[in-house]
Amino acid sequence: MNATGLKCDWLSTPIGTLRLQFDEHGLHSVDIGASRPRGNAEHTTVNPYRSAFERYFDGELDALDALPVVMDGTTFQRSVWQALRSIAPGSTVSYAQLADKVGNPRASRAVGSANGRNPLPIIVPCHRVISADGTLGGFSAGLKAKRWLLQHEGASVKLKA
Amino acid sequence: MNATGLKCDWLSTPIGTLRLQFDEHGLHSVDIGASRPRGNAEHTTVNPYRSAFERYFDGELDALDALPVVMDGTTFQRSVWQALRSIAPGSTVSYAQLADKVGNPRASRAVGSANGRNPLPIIVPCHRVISADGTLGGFSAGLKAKRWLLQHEGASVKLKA
DNA sequence: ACATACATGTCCGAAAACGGCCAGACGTGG
DNA sequence: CCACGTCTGGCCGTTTTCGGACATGTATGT
Repeated sequence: MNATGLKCDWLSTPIGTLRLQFDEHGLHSVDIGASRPRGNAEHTTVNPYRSAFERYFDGELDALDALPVVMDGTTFQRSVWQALRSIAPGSTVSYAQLADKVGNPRASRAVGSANGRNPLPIIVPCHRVISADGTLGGFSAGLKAKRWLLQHEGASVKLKA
Repeated sequence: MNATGLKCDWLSTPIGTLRLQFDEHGLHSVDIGASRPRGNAEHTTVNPYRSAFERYFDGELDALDALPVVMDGTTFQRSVWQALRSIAPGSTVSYAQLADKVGNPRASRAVGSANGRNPLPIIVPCHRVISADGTLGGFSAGLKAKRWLLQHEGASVKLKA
């Protein structure tokens, strides 16, 4: 428990330490590369989120699909994040295609912004969105992690850039 | 019929299989060494092009002269291809001579490029253009075919190279 | 309201790379 | 001296590549 009224848990993964924040309604945020507080080698609470992530990193790519989540954001952001969850592991779409999908064909750049604010990376798979020319685009937790995730899911990744 | 809106026909010759593409305006392309689609041993449509080629390979060297053709290319390319059709069977010119002919005396190298893009080989006789020193130069469908055509037309071919 | 910042995409012009070449300059071996 | 080969620099149209300018929709901050 902390000042935000949310419970926390931490988890080590191939792309860094993950911090999960949640309450009784669902998962609120996933932070990649967060630092675990000293003297917290063990997880503090029992919860379905940690194990789901463990299974995902173990190769069960759809283990995160059914988790209850709480998406706090503007209307546009929620529509983007919503649309993101319908992209299957192993496939990718461009920012423009995603803009189409939410009915705002020219908002590709805005989609990028919304992606950057995604509070639930991996669960809301913003890493499956890449540039129209096949390059990676961006990722809040660093491109190295984005590349790792895509390869973990079996997507073909352009070499250069 | 296919996606391009052009009709096709195929033809076996001493230099490989030829694919002809044409529409009501005339012949658009001749591809040497193209592969015939399976189960297409017989020609599918009646047309003047196939028979003209048969006569050419049979020894009637001017059988292709009167065929209607459609030449799609840049201004320069069309002027080169046009000039090519006035070279008689059995004779050869150099790339430089052809450059002269289109009024661009130093464009011999560009003439080579234009030759390489010729969509109607044999009909537009780019094979009658050879290097200034008598060597063969190049040919999109391979030098072997170029040599064969020249000999078939009774031109003297330098041995080496 | 307005200005600004973005995990973009498209277009357009300039610059460089690329050929189915050629003539002239050298070097070599007869 | 001649008859080769090889190398070099220049030639020209086309294609490809690259970089900058611009349009674009949200969100955030004043």
